[in-house]
Amino acid sequence: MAESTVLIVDDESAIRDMVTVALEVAGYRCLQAENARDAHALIIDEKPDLVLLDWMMPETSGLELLRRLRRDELTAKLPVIMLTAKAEEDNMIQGLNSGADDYMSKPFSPRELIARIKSALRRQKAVNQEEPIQLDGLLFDPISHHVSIHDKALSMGPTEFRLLSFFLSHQDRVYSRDQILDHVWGGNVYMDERTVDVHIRRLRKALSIDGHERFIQTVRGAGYRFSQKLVAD
Amino acid sequence: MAESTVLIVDDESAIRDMVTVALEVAGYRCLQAENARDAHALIIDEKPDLVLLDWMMPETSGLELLRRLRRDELTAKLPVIMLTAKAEEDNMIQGLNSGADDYMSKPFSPRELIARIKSALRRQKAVNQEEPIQLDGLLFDPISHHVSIHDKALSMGPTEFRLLSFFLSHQDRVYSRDQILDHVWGGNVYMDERTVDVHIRRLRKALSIDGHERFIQTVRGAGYRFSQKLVAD
DNA sequence: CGACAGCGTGACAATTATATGACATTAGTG
DNA sequence: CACTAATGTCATATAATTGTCACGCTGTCG
Repeated sequence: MAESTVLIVDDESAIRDMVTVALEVAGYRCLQAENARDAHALIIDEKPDLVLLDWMMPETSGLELLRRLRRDELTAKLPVIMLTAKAEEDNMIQGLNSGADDYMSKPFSPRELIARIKSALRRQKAVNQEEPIQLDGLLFDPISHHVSIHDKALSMGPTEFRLLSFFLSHQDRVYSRDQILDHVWGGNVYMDERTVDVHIRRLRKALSIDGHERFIQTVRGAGYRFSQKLVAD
Repeated sequence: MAESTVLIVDDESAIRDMVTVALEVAGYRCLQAENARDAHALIIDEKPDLVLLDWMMPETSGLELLRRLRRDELTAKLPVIMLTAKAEEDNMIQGLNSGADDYMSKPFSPRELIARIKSALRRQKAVNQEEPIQLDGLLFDPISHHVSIHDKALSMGPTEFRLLSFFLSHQDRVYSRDQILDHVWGGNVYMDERTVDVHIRRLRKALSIDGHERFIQTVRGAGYRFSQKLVAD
């Protein structure tokens, strides 16, 4: 499982560092920003999985940044946890109404912070979950993690499952091994492109019915394509 | 939509009355209790939808009552919001660890209180299970706490019982260890995910007939799934 | 027709995930 | 207070998965 990246936005470096240490121990990658402008740039650039956002900051406030994020389609669903001092608790309502996913009052315990981050990330994942997909005898259910062809259950490893999931939502289009690595293995992985071949092979095998394979076509020199149609190319 | 009932537990009548007024204005039905014993009785008797629980009370403390509620399957899922004085804030962590859904520091604004109650009730919206469940030889009675397979009574601990209860109302769906922790151990719990494995094991054992296990499938890299069907995965 | 690059295939060892049994601690019970 | 059951964590055992490789096949192009 790829580690998640968390962006910490706070004008006090002591807070940033404290949180960074706690999160890194817990296995998260951390980014820091000390104002809303830097934060926004980092969000666009580094695409963190979650943002910890301080309420009170010089210049643009955390609330204002939150509103901007929510207005932009690309960042509308980015999980944001607001950090507030005790005295500002009244404002939390406003924060939650503006689209924060959660909030925490300072001071907070690292354990609680981790728990909330986990929880927020998980909810986010759930949002991206899809409906069962059915095509040409193939049934793919991301909820139950069930894959079957003509009611016959198929068995495959987690990577093949993700690969199939990717293909199903990107049909009829050729993807290079690089692109597939990016999408299925997530982010910047240093890995042999040929590994994709092997997993394609495994997926093909898993999807095959009595030795007859379908769905995945090789496009020589370019990559692979998933297609319902039996294309003679 | 039927109005929700909120039980307010606090030894100071001034607080109880203030909160009662605020909640009734907002359209909630209110019950009051001035100590843990009365509160417990009211919870059993009136089955409120949510409890506002003061931390510091004479005799049994709010925390102790909370723990008792969480231990009993019947009240394990009842939303509880802890009320604490500012000076006790350190204890909140402990409160959250014991299964409170949220907490509020006195003095609090009615607005915020309403918002949190709404939020907690919304989260709760899930299951309120009363009917016995029967499937494929397995009989699960949430009222008598009886579980049997083909009329043969099974024995399991409270945690396994809750786990089974959760699975029965969430069949054919994969849940991560984290999610299972949240649902079965109650919200804000910080515990080793592997504990789930152990309890899965215990439940499997309890549900097994002459060494043959069913119902619970492992989904590698994802979590566990409860399914009536015997799926070759 | 070579020669070569791209791809398929099976095997394999390292890695990772899960299962299991044991144990110390704590909660429940009378 | 003593006793029993239940719980959570570990250490270890087992199993599945993963990435890489070597080798063989196939189409391509001069």
